[in-house]
Amino acid sequence: MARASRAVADQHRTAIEQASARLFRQHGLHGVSVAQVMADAGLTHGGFYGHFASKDELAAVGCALAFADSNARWERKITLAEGDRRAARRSLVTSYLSEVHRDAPGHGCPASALVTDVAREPAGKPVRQAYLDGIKQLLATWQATAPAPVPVPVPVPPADHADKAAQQTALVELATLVGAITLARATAGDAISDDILDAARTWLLDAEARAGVATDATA
Amino acid sequence: MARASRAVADQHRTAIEQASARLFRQHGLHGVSVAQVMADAGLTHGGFYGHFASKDELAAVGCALAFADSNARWERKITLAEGDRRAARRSLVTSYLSEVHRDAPGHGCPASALVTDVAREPAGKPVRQAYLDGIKQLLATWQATAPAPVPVPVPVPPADHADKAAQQTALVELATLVGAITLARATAGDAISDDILDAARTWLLDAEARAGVATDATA
DNA sequence: TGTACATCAGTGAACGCGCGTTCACTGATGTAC
DNA sequence: TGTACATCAGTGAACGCGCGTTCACTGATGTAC
Repeated sequence: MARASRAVADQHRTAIEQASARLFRQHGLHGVSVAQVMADAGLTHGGFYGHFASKDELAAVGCALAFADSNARWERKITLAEGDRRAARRSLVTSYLSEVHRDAPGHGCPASALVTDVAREPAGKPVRQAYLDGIKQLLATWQATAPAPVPVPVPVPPADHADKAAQQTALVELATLVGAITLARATAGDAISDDILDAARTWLLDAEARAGVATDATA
Repeated sequence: MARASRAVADQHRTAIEQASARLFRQHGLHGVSVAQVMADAGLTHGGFYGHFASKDELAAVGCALAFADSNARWERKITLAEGDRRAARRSLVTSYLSEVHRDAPGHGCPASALVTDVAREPAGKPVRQAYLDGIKQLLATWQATAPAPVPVPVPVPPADHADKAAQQTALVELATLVGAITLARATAGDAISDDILDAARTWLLDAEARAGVATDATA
């Protein structure tokens, strides 16, 4: 292959991005080489720098793509629930904390797959911003499944307090999702791996009932 | 240095183990080289294979040491609380979900620092067993801070159900701890990093009160 | 206790290998006429 | 529409470098007498 047409070159770039999004999640940002990504996209390594300035840039692009895919999958599940927030949560949580997701990090949530890799990247690296944007995107999507705010005759607590509480709950729930799936992966092969997924699933799906109890108790 | 005495050689081995426990947590299992660990211990790289059969073996030893240290720190905090489980929890949770812990993974909890590294290691690697043992050790220690079981006149639910529920709660709490600190590290530099720590801290420290409410509501 | 010598902890050069990145080259693509 | 040619996407060898591991060597340690 000597020169590809612009259309084909665009396809190649997309293939590189998709390969990187999968391989980085599977093996980590430093567990896969430029040559491996290029080979996975059906190309040789030399052409890489015609598409990207550096491996660091690809890390950011691949991370962003992984988050975009993951977020789109979440939104599709929410749409399928047709406005039923509890059903949407059930759908998201059961697939997130499934053995399938545990055993296929390359096709799963980048928030979990890349969390310690990104944590170790120095402040200036572009992948950090991509990860941060992705987390905020996922959080916003997740909050759409939060239990509907109980209509209160007198606005107590005020709206901004309620917003803050909802945001805090969403942060804890995301931390639980990420902690559970990563711990389940690290302990895969032992019974505790399934126990972790079970426990987190149960807790997250009882959240609405729990919130109801708490609301009743404090009302 | 030509030949070290047995006592000095033992000191060297300990220095290598401690250096690896710190550096692996800080930079990841594949983010630090044998030569770097040896240099950190004040030695040259060639002598490494007199102490360990391979880098994989060192990973397991360093991981086990990190868990032992972390667990000892937890137990010390629990002892300091003098039987007050709530105080013990407060002490553990506030230090675990602190900015200090977030910014010093090399001196922190290996369950968080190594979670995705271990997840990517193939089944046979010795570090996986070390991690698994460490997690179980930490879980057991953590459960010692769980709210005291409410004395019930009639034993309902039966003891094994109560045990299972307590175990499930501990698993969810550990997942939240690990998810929160790793996400906080990956998003450090943005306000959301502190928000994650705050939210998880609040949730975990309100757990006893929450459990009380739930018990009242379901009793 | 003193001496002779085998042991072995640590050194540093070297092994083959893969890394990220560069670059001279190829030849189909895209364009100017 | 056809032709001449500049452009540039992709190739594959090569760059310097660091990796995990090996090994001949050094010389103080530890031991047998």
